[in-house]
Amino acid sequence: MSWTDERVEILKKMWGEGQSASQIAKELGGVTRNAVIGKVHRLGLSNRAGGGSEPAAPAAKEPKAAAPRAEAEPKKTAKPAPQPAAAAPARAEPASQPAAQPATNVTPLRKPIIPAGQPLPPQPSANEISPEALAKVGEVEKKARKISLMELTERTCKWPIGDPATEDFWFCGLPSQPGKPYCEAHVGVAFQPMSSRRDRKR
DNA sequence: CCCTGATTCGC
DNA sequence: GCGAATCAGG
Repeated sequence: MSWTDERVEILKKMWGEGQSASQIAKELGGVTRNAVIGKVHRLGLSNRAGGGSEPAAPAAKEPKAAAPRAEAEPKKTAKPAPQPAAAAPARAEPASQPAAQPATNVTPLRKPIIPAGQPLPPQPSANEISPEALAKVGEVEKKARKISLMELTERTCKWPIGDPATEDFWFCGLPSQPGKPYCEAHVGVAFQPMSSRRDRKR
């Protein structure tokens, strides 16, 4: 892969948004985060300097490892947020239905959360979760790392626990299953086989 | 351990 | 110019 205009543009955009190099790399594909960082530096936007005015560096008389860069730069770990990949099936009791897809609404809605015209078709009946799975989840939540949104990565379980509208909200944070957004226990309740219901009626 | 960006240096 | 290896942190 080469740095085409398009790719560079994406790079700039994402970097500008505060995305991490690794994320950008994944987005672009075909490159590693090192490549991204290297490019970022070559483009001269290593540091997200707002103003362009870049005072010339003072002539350092250090023949060796001088400090051409502003080192005393207080690293700004500016990270807006990973990706709202997970939202919050609001819940308080150790027993509820997370639905197969945690929507993307961390919106601190008021009270009357009326799923007005929210299209929720792909959601047969997220109910009927095996008691075992639920019990498992109950235990897991005690062991949860209770990580914050900021700490979510692609390898941490993104299962939301608690009420997003209060302080009692965190994410499971246990190691997630490869390719899955949740840890084993939560994958268990999140992805139902779609036939846990012995539909005798009808 | 996971992750972050920064720098170096052979290609 | 490129990016893997390495470094230096959190």
